Amino acid sequence: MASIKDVAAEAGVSVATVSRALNGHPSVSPAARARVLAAVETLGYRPNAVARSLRTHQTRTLGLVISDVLNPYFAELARSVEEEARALGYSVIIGNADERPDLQDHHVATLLDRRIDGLLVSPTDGGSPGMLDAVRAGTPMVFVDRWLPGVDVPVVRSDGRKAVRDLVAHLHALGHRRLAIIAGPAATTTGRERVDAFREALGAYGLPLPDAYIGQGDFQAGSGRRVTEGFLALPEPPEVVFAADNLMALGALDAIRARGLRVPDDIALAAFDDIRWFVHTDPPITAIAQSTGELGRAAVRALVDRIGGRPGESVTLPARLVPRRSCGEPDPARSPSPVRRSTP
Amino acid sequence: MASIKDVAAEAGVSVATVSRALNGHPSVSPAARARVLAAVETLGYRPNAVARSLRTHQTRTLGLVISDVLNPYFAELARSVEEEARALGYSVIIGNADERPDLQDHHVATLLDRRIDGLLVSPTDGGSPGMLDAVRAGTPMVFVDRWLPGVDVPVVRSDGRKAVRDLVAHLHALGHRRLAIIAGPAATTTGRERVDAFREALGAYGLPLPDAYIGQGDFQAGSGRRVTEGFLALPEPPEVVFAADNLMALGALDAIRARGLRVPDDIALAAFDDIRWFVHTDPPITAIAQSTGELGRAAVRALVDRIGGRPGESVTLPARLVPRRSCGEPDPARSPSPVRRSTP
DNA sequence: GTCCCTCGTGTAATCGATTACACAAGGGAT
DNA sequence: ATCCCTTGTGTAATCGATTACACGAGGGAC
Repeated sequence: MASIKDVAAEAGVSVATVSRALNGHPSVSPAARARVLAAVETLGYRPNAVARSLRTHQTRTLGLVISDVLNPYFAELARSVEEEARALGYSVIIGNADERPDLQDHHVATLLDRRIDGLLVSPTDGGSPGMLDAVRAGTPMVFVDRWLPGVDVPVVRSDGRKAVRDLVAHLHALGHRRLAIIAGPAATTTGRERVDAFREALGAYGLPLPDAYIGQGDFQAGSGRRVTEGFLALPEPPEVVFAADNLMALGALDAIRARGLRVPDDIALAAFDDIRWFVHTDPPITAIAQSTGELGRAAVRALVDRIGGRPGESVTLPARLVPRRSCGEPDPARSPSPVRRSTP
Repeated sequence: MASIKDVAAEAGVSVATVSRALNGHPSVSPAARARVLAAVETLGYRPNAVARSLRTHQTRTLGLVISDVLNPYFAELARSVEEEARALGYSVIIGNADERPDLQDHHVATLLDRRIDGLLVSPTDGGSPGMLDAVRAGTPMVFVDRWLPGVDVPVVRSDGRKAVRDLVAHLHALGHRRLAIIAGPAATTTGRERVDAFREALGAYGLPLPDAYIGQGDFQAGSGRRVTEGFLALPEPPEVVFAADNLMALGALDAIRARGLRVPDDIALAAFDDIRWFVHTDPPITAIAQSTGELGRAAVRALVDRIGGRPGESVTLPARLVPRRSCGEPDPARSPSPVRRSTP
């Protein structure tokens, strides 16, 4: 593979001139520039990003550590992050932590070893050692979706509080009184917050949230199934199951179906995070939708600000309720065409 | 950030000794090794992968260029690729080409600039210039899922021919005679092959595949919707729609629903690529499942072989039919419990 | 003509690692 | 005692770029 020296030889100039010509430095004569460009063309030269990074101390690369690419929510997040990063001249390296703190640390360490310019993290857990080291070391960082309380890093996330209140209002209006939740890991902010918001919203209607109606999940389908089986085995099973993410809702659906029960007649179901398939499940599933794309883009902008030495602002976007049939027939007077309404 | 020089100073040895100690070189005295390790510990030193790569000419990084992370099939592929690569000591950088040749070229170029050790590609299109250059330049490469005919690169893929025959047999047994397909882009091998396999299987039953029953899609949901709308507007609409990937099946479902029709009573639906949601759609969707995880792992192994100078073998894995209710009730004698049967 | 400034270019240091080569010390064989 | 070999270590070259600094040529002001 041709190096800058080869180009210099081919063009009959020094490597400095080649570098200057290629980087748009002003003081290069048109003649020299032309010869460099011609040499680049004939040799098919492409600058070695590794060498450049070593010298300039920047890689123009961002790291993104998420907890599960198989979760459509994170896949969409990853996609929008890459898109915005590309627009700003950065590449993105994705690390999939699989909700495992050790894997998260592995990816953070690997990314740091590669001297990425900045790190976007959706922390899996209360804060793995490697991540905290990275913060302490001053790596430009932004939390996205989830965050670590007490750590001084900008946070870009959705606030589902309002949407959860809307959901509970919706459920209450449909006559449901015994509501249960499949929570995410308590160590994650989204895991805790969604439970808190749910409890708070229930409180506004004078409804309790007994411990038996709080199932501990891990954002994976398997846990949704197990927790739901537990709910269904209760002497007084809940009338509604609210899954804190879409994969646990999938697991809940598995469990309900295995029991031979029907949604929403026997039990209602709702989920945090909307995905396109929810329109076509049996029945269509009521969900709380985040502006995932905007989240990813805002996170990248905040991170690039930090990298550039600017403060990098935290952003909180609203989430919204998308009612469908999984909680019971919506009031026909207010939504004459549920089909229409549930299509984003 | 501490460099190898700092470690050398702290340990009172030369940089060479530090490097040797850290790389397990035999001739380092236990005393020196201990002091180096201690210095590494106190300074929190981590080797700079950029510098190491420049010197050693290897990055221990693989590139993976896929056409759409939002497609659960590719998300799963990406995940298994990363997993196997990690097990072999490699990192993976994913490039999302979004079915766009220009984006594919952008990612190939960026990855090459970063001097990745090898490239895994699921080519979007008949062969974008940058990709062919990469092949010509001798970059270790392996095609996964899709490939470019006539290009001398190992291919790791599924062969759906047998499964498609099974599907057509299944459809025929259910009494369907007018079968249509939503094809993928003709420039992709999977796009062409699935149509060919379908046509061939139909031929075995003496069924035609008229042009009007071949809709041109692009593996995205939108195209599935448009093509299906076209099918439904035909004077004699098909009895079955077979979507060449899961996203186009989603679009087809959208279109069918918008028309107020029902699956499978009014029209049957099947898809290539199985995803977990297909169990819970209304109705559950008959699909052809690939061993996606095994595909990704085999591809990484082949690529690492190539990088190591070994040949790197092509692999073809079988796909299998997973019948569900979207094509009509399966024969109750043979599958008394469709619920059971459709759960993988 | 002299001085000085600008412009274009080249030389060489530098980034942080790896590694060929040189070399000193110590031990065993003779 | 001498020679040689092994072992451990250091010096310095190297990877491929960027960039500070030096320098020569040319032009304008006086």
